[in-house]
Amino acid sequence: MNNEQTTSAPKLWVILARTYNAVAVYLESTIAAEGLGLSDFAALEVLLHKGPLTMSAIAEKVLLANASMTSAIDRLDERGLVRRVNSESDRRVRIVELTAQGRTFISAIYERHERELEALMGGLSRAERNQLRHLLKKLGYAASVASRANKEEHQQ
Amino acid sequence: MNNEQTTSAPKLWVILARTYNAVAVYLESTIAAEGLGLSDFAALEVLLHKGPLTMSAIAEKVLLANASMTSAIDRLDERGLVRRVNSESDRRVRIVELTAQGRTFISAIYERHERELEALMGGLSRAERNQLRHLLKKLGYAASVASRANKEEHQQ
DNA sequence: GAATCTTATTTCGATATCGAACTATCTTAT
DNA sequence: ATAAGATAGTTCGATATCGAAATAAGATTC
Repeated sequence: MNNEQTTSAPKLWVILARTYNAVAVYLESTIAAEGLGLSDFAALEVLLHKGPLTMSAIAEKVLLANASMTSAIDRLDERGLVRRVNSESDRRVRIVELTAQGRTFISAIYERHERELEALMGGLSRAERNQLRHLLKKLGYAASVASRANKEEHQQ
Repeated sequence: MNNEQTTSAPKLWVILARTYNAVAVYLESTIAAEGLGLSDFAALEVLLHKGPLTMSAIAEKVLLANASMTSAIDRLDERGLVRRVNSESDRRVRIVELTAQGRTFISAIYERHERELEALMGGLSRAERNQLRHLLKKLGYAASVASRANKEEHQQ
């Protein structure tokens, strides 16, 4: 790697976008056959690993607006993969959980997904992965700070 | 940074997605006031820096399907920011170029965009940016290779 | 040089997503 | 206790995007 040259911020943003896109396109292609999009897959995945969650909690984890979450869970509900249960303690809240069928379904797909993703990143050493994680988090943190600042400035 | 722990591939993918999303949301918020989305902005930007291009060439650069590019250029055309010119040498081709108004418009916005992006990445040293670029490219390359393999496998 | 294949762009229909408005419920302050 | 405000979820209308089909023109093959 040549550490002499300088990478401009716009260039780095373009590379980030292209890389994200390349991985997303690949992952989409691997689950498209199951009739799943990346968002629906992510919702199932979070339910598998975190257990039953409220609509808002899922939406926050998978980076979707609440309105979009309603549609997503509707889709999964119609396929019998998840179920909405009314909360006992708070009647506004609907808790979403996997059905038995949904659990079997996502478990199998996720296992394969994990293997494919590990294969994809097989070229990155442990140190490289940690580096990449560290740098991405740093950048992501800066962006969310900047977003908040921008939002407050504009809405008041 | 702790290089002892291992970063799993799924975890790294989630971080990549969140970082991409955080930066995208921020950048969107900075150009939303101009009535531009990120794709339309990207199309104008590429025309500013690469000069007039065909529909397909723009679509490829900004990672949009051709069909989406038609809509995007329609929007920009209606606002008087770009113009379609029929190619002399190939009558299938329509070359898109900035109008004078479009050039003034995107020049000003891009300059600001560049400053904001540099500020956003101000926390990354030159070495860190180069590292990040290197690692992202490596990952992106692996993903596009995997995508191609997957595509060929599935379509035949 | 006619038929076939490829390429560039647009049209069309479907869909995922969003923000804003709305409803229902819970919480807080007085 | 009541009013005011906050929160959870949904509905609604708008929009960006896509893949597939359509159209038109070039390129290739025989």
